[in-house]
Amino acid sequence: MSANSRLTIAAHALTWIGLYQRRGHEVATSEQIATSANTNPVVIRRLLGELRKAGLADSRRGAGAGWMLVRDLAEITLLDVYQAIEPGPVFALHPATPDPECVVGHGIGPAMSAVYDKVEAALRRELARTTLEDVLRDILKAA
Amino acid sequence: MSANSRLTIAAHALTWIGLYQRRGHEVATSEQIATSANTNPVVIRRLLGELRKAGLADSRRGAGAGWMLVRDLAEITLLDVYQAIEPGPVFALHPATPDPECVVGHGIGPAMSAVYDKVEAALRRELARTTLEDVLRDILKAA
DNA sequence: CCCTGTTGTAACAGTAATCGTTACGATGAC
DNA sequence: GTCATCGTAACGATTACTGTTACAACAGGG
Repeated sequence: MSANSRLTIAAHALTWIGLYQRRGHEVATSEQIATSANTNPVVIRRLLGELRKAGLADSRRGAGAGWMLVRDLAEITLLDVYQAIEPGPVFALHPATPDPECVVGHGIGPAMSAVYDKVEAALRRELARTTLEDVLRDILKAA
Repeated sequence: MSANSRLTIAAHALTWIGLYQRRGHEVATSEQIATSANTNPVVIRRLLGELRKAGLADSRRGAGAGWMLVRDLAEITLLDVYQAIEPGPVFALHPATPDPECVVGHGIGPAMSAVYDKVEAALRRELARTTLEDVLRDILKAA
């Protein structure tokens, strides 16, 4: 599977805005963020648009436009970001319904679903343990 | 992301073989398993081929050919199956290297990697808690 | 020795998601 | 009115998964 970097880029964008604002600027442009993340401004705008819907970021239009945080970095967990970009489930059941006449075919869906739910819960629990403030601290410590 | 059902199908195949063998048969054919999983025999053979490399299954060729388990269902965890089919990482870093001149661009890779490692570890820990015997028990209990 | 059923594997099409890119209208401070 | 930026549609390239067809390799039974 071509692993997806959406969470990485989204965290990058928010962290960048947070640091930029702490240095006294009001808003950050998608152009600036894209330069730091080495991607295209549209990719940043698309992602920040989803983060805005989730209440994590906001934007101003017109001249002097750009992006800002709604909450402080310390109050945004990676789980918040993960849920904002609504990734599909990590695992899927059968593409086509298995044979219901077969014991295994009939019962394996619910059985695997229960496991997958627990796995996703563990994944979310782990993402919730890190805030963007933690990420920024790591970044500045390494610099 | 188009979630992938490889783990589901692999677990289905192994569980099916396990139950079939307990009922007194020596080997199961990819055709039989494919019928239960409602997919194509080649899909099953491809997956079982990977599971054989990992030492979880084996096959016989020629007439009276088919697939069998190498270990008992109770000694195969979903983590074993997961690792056997070698899924790519759940999360990826930036597709293109971020700007190393930027503090955030320079430090965010290692910071996110550390988090992703912990998340994957949690995911694996959770998968390791369930054996195919557990899955089969759930299936038979629901029937 | 031939027949037969099954595995092993290559090859290809269809689907879907991500990523990058171009293009252009909408907005709002100056 | 100008201009920088957002908002968003549209397209192509890439990648992975899934299903399918095709066929050679194999090995047991007659």
